Amino acid sequence: MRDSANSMTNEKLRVRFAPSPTGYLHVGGARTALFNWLFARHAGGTFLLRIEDTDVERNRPELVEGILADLAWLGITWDEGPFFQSERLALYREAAERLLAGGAAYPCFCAPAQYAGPEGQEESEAADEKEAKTAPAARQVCSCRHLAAAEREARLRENQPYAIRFRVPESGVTGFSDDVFGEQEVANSEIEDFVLLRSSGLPTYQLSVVVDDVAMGITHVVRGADHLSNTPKQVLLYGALGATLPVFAHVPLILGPDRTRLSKRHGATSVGAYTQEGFLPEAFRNFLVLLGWSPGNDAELLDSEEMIRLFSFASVSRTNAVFDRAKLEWFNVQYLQKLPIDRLLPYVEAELRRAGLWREEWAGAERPWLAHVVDLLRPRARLLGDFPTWARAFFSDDFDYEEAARAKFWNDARLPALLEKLAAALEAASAWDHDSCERALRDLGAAEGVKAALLINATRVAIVGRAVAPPLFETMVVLGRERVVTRIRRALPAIGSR
RNA sequence: GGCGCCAUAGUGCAACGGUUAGCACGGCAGGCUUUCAAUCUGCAAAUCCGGGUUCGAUUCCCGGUGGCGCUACCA
Repeated sequence: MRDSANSMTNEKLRVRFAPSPTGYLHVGGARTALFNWLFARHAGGTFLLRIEDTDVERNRPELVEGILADLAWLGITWDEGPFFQSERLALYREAAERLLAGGAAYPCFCAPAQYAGPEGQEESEAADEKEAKTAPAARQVCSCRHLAAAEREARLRENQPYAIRFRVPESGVTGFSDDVFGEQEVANSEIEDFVLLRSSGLPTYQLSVVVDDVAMGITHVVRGADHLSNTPKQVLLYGALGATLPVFAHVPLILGPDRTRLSKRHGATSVGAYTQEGFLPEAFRNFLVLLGWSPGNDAELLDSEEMIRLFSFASVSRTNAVFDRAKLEWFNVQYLQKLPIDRLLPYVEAELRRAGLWREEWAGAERPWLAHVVDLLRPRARLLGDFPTWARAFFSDDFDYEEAARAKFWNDARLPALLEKLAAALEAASAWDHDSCERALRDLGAAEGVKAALLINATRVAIVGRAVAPPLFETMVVLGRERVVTRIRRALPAIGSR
């Protein structure tokens, strides 16, 4: 039953991605959005966006724009929305009141429990054991559930603040169908009477998510597996609201290298951090889609058309995946090498501008030169950020000599004298192209009785500052005679001082 | 603690009762080269443990162990 509603066009199929603006778009959220999008596009359904901003305390409206931008960066487009739950509060309130009136919910006058927070759970072992002995019942039944009608009315009349809790059946089981995890079932006795509407009048997630999914006609709820355990509560709500149950598809979580939930401790966890670092969106998307899904064979490099064509929840894994930065970089290299130069150039331009290295002539007359240089550099580039950093010497005369490169290639005492002669030879060369540069250098090597590699490697460090760089003679041509000669002479003191 | 979910090399995925358990990243070792973070070749590396079912289990069932999730008037 894990393949329901895929493979055929279904205009009634509706899915949504519903981030909450309490932070930046997380890589886990990005993958959930991606799966939603692929599923919708595959089936010809509708994909909509909903901002779940009902937590006034933690909500940060200014983050919404960034989330939308990150989704767009990934190539994820939505058909409807974004809708904001903060603009739909009346709806949730009505639903809660309706459930209250019908007896499916009841007012709870208890004070809100104080949430300990994640750190509060990491208590000492002694405290842990102590708690184990006096472990509370699986289900804490609030006494408000059994309040006599008269007392309830009295408290209401006194305007005592209250939250609205759902009255969970005391017996029976609640089940639902999940396209990834299969049929799920849990005893109602395991579900506590959860809050629908806070005493502040704002809805909890459990309420707003169901009310909106019903109102928006969501047919497939695709979200992280961290919601799996809470789904029975929502199933109960669908029933109480008289709504048709959607199909669920919970996708496994993305973990850090230590197999704990991905968090700030693991370094970059937001999509924005990867755009900043210079990853290509198609590479990031390709990496992401393979975390928990596979096309069914060993293919790994997939463009979005292939992903859409092949995607299905039947082939989504139930196992949490570890985010592997090294493999992400490998994907980036793959895409970086294949990207048409016309598409690569704007990215490089943005990087250079950001680094303050951009020169306007590269937008005009020297555009071909820039294209040539970028093509020369790209076989060794891993990230877009490599252009202004690792390849800085190609765009600026202001660069330094990498220490490892100096140690490796500037350790021959004859070098200063040799390079001085090389500079002179290059200055006197009849032409300035690959072959004449090579001839000047090799002839010098032969005349002086040293291997060409000694001169080549030392010169490379002198003119670009790095041990790893494009082939020397092409580099010389691109930089130009004057610059090359100047840089060689400028490096002489530094070489001699080693 | 309770409940739920999951379990193939270090990592991501294949193998959906029968393969010498496959691919990729990473690692290691070589080749090539003018440097290598390019490229080519090779190598090491896995079915969590224990019971079943079966002619045959990575695959199905049960138990254990481990990991993760939920257990908020967060989402």
